[in-house]
Amino acid sequence: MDKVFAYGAACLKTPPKPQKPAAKSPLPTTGRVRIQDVARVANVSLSTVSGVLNSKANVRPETRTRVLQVIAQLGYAPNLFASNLARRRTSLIGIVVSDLLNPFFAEIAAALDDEARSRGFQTFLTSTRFDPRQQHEAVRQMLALRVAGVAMMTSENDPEAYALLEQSRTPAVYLDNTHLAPEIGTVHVNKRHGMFLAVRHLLELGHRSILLIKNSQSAATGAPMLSHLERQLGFNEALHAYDPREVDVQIIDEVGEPTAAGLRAVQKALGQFRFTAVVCMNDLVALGAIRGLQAAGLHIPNDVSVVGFDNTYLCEFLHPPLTTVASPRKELANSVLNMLLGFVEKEEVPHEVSLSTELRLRESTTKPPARN
Amino acid sequence: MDKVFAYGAACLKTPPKPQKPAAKSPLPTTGRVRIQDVARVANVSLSTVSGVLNSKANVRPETRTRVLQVIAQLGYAPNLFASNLARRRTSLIGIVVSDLLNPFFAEIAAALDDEARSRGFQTFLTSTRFDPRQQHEAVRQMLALRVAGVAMMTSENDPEAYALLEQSRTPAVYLDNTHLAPEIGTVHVNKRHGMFLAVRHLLELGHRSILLIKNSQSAATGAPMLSHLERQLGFNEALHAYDPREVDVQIIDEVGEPTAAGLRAVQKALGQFRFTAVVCMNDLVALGAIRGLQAAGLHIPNDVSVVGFDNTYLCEFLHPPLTTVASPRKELANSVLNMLLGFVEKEEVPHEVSLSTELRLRESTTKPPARN
DNA sequence: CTGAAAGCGCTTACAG
DNA sequence: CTGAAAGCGCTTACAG
Repeated sequence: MDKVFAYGAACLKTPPKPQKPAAKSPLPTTGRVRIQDVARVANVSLSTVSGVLNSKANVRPETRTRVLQVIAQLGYAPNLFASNLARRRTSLIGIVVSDLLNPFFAEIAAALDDEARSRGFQTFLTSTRFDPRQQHEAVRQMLALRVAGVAMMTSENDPEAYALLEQSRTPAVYLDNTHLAPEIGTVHVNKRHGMFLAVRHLLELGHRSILLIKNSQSAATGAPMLSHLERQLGFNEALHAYDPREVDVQIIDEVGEPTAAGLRAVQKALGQFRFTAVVCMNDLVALGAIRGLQAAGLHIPNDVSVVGFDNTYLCEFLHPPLTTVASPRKELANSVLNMLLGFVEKEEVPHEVSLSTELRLRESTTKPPARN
Repeated sequence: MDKVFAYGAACLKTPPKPQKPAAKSPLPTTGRVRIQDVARVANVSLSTVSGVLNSKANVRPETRTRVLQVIAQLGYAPNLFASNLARRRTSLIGIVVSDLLNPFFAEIAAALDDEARSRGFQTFLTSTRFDPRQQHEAVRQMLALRVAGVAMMTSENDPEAYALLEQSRTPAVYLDNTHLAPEIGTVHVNKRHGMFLAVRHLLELGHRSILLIKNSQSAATGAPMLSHLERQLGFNEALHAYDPREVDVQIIDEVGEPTAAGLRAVQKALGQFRFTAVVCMNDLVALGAIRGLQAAGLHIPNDVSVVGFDNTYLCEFLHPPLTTVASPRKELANSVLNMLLGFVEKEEVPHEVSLSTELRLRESTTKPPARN
């Protein structure tokens, strides 16, 4: 299969002459070599070339070799548009993420890309920047490309995009979605529990004044993102064990670019209330928060403990290394692709998979400073 | 154009019946609605529908409106494979970067994506992970998709990939490449000068023991990356003004993932030699280096000054904020697309553009500590 | 302003 | 094991 696409540096012995004399061809042809040229030079029929191209078993080895040689000689590359059109299906997997600049999404995209390629699919990556309209747009584009399936790895969620996928019966796997359809499934990362663990950890350390920094994306769209809701639930859950009068929780929601948001949130909070621990919606927010705290002369973790979320590659390189909630990236990519390809191949696969999270302790959390 | 693709929630009044009776159609058709269905329901011809789809001027407004309605009603999305095949060209721009996890590349990809979309092109993003073979593979895929052009934003450089592009006469723009062809250009970021500025800055501060941390990607491929060479040149150039006996330069080249490489390099260096300043090949390497220094109990910048390269979004959030060399991301994306689309539209555009860099001073550099 | 027809470059039954 | 033919779903001269 590999050899098939090889382009030879070798020169054309018989240059493929334009098949149709200009007389009957008003439009310029692509000028690229076609399967027909290969067939002619190799002295076989179209279907034979197609056969070797698609590794059908029914081509004589010697013929096969000859065809392969000609392909290399002419530098032939099959036109995917023509072949996909004729096949009535593609081997494209669309990947849509919310934000390529966030390592969390970049890592997921990279892992999915790897997985998909290793299974013989090509991928098509798009980012929405948390904008539901862009998600909608992305799905439109993918449907127009007739992708075999789409991995919708976003935290925002556009109902119209969903409707498009459902209506066209395009296999899709969402990250944390509650709606399911015959060809639409979801991989769920238990963020609730992760957040629960993080907050319980802080409470057990003795923290009683906690700042929660959220990072909603644009005030525009109505419903808060599911993943945020979940984290909020986990947060609340951890508090249940305590007398509400005993622990003081402040919440700041900063819209926009996550690092900048984390920084702003801390700056606001420092002027307004006391806190000994900061819980951030994701690692990037934590990065900004840490910067804000350190710029204000505070020491982490001695003055303030900080926890992030996602366990991106940044965490272990921060100063101090960041305690965070780890979601299983590899496993996630794997589950998503299994499910997606299951739908594509019309196998029986579960429409819902749940993955657990865990708390990764590093050096950004410790006991609160002694009150004075 | 936007309205054209709108999928209606509205139900089909006249469901599009399969056009061909099963008798003559051995293969299952896609089951999706085709332009023909739209034409039939709207009571116009194919070319009329095609006309409104492609905003040709020659359709009566009322007809246009009716067709648009039907399109929405049926949830019709044109098959890009068919249309691209018929058109003999695509409006796809391939973007290939070395590493999506590196914010430098992620930012370039995002900027290019924005630009391309705003000019009516779709994009196709792939990452090579610095592997020339993957670059080759990426180009193959893009050629098979008959992309209009490719933005080759990589630091590695595969000659075969280049040959493929040249041979197929596919417009391409490289990041820092020395080879040019009729449809292949390059946008050059003056890294040499940037590095020169950074090192001169350190020398002027009084540093005389400098550690340079490189991050070659895999020992495998022969020639060092051009961008590394350039930086090395700038580094040397800054030293010219000084007596070689006066300044002590150590170079460590760590292969692999950049942050981890930076960390390892520092760990090795700390055991072996004295240095008061560290110059890193990129910001991610600097992130790792800073971590290594801080973990060893050193204070930045009082004990050691650190400079990065690229001015990624991380820089201002590190502790301390990182002095780095800024390359103009927006401008770069803009230049690349101008040149690329120039090639695509067969306009007269320069094949080479040079962009300057500048030193962005932050808090990670200061005078060396007093000797004792 | 609209319709019928050819063609883009493949794949895939089907008949040899 | 191979060849001729139809068809995928569009676009685009061309003739009305």
